[in-house]
Amino acid sequence: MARPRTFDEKQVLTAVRDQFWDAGYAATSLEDLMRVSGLGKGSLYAAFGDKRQLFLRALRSYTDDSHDALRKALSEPPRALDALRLLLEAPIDDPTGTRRGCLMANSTCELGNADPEVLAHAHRTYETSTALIGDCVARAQHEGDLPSSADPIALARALLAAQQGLVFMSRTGLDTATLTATAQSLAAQLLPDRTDAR
Amino acid sequence: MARPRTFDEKQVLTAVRDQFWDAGYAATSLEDLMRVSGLGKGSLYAAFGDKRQLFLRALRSYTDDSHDALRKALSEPPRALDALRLLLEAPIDDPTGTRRGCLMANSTCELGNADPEVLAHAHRTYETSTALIGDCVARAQHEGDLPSSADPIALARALLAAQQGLVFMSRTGLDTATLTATAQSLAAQLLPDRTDAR
DNA sequence: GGAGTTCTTGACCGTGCGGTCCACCATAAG
DNA sequence: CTTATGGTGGACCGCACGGTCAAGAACTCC
Repeated sequence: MARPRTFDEKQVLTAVRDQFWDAGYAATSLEDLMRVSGLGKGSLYAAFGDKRQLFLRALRSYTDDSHDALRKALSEPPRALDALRLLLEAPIDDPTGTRRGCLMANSTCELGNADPEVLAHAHRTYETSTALIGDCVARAQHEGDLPSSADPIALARALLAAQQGLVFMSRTGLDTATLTATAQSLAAQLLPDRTDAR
Repeated sequence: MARPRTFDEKQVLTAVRDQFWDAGYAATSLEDLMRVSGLGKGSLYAAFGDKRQLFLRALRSYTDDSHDALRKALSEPPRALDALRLLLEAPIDDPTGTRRGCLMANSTCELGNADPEVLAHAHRTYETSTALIGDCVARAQHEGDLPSSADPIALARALLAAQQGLVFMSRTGLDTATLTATAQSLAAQLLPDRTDAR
């Protein structure tokens, strides 16, 4: 019926997301977005609306992906306790290359005061993360690796806070060795040793 | 000899710092800075240089004040262990009004990738904070409230990471009760109970 | 009071921004 | 092939931004 799109929406969102991730929202210009997406302004605006809407789309796609990755990371290890340990050490590996932190966290810092929608999305995101981690904690309890007396959600929040703090310290340029040591120190104190070594 | 200044440099820096704190660097315009400082562009530029330099001045004044406050908060309680506990619960009180987080953290998130000077300053700041907290940990060990086997600096880093994480979760709009519970949970696991109740 | 010096005010400038719009193009249906 | 439809690219717009500058005001010293 009409001319089909020549771009893949997902690919564009990924490229745009990386750009926002590297430079932040305000410091990313439409020209930057055109460059990384390979699209003209018209196409960009027709497909996504204005800059802010495009940003929100990229942000949502980021948090969706992050939650998928989190689900996978938490369910893969045979023992849930190991998954939780890995959660704390994950920020150090920095799979995305340079130390750009967490896009959701960066965005909350930059726009949290000004954009209620970003704030609300951050809140929802962290609630979801808490729930996912809480499930894993419950699993670890069920496996006998964590005392079943503790509230899974409460421990999940403590772990999430610790992890966010680590991501943050990583951004300031702390060397990997110190970061690793801190992560292990936190893990040792928040996650007791296995009660039984199988 | 010449016309004296009609403004107090410290007051201007405070006003400007609050503006940057509320809106972030990029989202603060020169007009905003003129409004909150009550100065014209010329005066602002003559006194501080361009926007970025003014920002860096405000940021430095913020971290200096923060460290003074930290020093005071850590030395005031008669028992060092109580001071460390308070450190974790401090983010919840939010003395500065709305939940705008930590200016240094916000700035690192917004400009860390783009401005090496901001990053370097963040690094220095966190090293200083770590040292201050480390001293307090050592004091708590000396007072017999913490096992002297642990490395003070390592524990200080863990505490700092936990605290940053809490500040962060507070920004996302987590309710005070949950936040308090998380802080106490973290404190309980990172800081063991007093060995002797005096 | 005059001279010299610094501070202040606000008009002014060039630039790059986000956003709009339209002429052109590729495709599918008839 | 024609026509209708939606996609594309870039010219274009108004604006607000960061930054400059010059003229006047306020002060001290002689």
